[in-house]
Amino acid sequence: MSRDASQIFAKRLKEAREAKGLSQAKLAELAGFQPSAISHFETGGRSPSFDNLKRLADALEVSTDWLLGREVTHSSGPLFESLFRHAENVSEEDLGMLARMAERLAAKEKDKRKKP
Amino acid sequence: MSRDASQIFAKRLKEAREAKGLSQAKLAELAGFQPSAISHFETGGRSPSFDNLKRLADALEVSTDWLLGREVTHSSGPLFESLFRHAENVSEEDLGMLARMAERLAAKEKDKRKKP
DNA sequence: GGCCATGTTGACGGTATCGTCATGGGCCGG
DNA sequence: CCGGCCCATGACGATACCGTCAACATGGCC
Repeated sequence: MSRDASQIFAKRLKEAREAKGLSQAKLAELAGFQPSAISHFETGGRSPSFDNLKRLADALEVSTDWLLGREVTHSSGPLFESLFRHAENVSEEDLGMLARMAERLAAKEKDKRKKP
Repeated sequence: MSRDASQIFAKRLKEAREAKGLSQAKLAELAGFQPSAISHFETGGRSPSFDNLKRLADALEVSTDWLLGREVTHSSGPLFESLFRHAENVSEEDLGMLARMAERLAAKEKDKRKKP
């Protein structure tokens, strides 16, 4: 049926885990799994269901929509997801600081692309 | 364990379905289910897994995060908008830096709220 | 070489969801 | 009253995931 759907999930799971610098064992411990379970997920052998999907998303701090390969409003990726999630919990002052920093970094990147 | 987790899902599913003016039968047809399956979901008898969760979210045009009861109140505001508009144009490296910084700031904020 | 962390794979019984179908109750319009 | 929706509920075998454990391949690193 939708065997490729779980393939997308497998890819994203691995991507999100590595973005946080976690081993499968660490993630397993964090989310309450057996290490092998994570491997099964990432190799497409199993598809998580309900509770486990939520536990994984919670532990990795990504959206379930992104894990499932659904289109998300903004740009996506584990880093973006992480930024998105945490930025909701900072003070107004710090949020402004983050925004200005992002602006500077974006300008720097634009410059670099112009003359490499 | 997570009997209440599926209760939240049941609530949200019904809410989303009624918001679109669909009967259980219509939604079933739309998403490729048996009508009884929808009823089982909404009464908490069953929890959907992977494929079915995605099919439901697609048919109802809602996020899986919301269906699962994950608090993803899409924050907004000019600073937030600015942050994400620029964050789309920074390098992967800088994005990671921003994400980690947001994480630190969020943690700091959480700490401050605990003992003012 | 040996050691340890990491990841893959395959098995096992237990359990939940799967699709399908049948039944029964409530409610409304004809 | 009765046919038509709507929904809830319960069964059935089939399938899939669950947790657990064991075995094995890697790839550093001493």
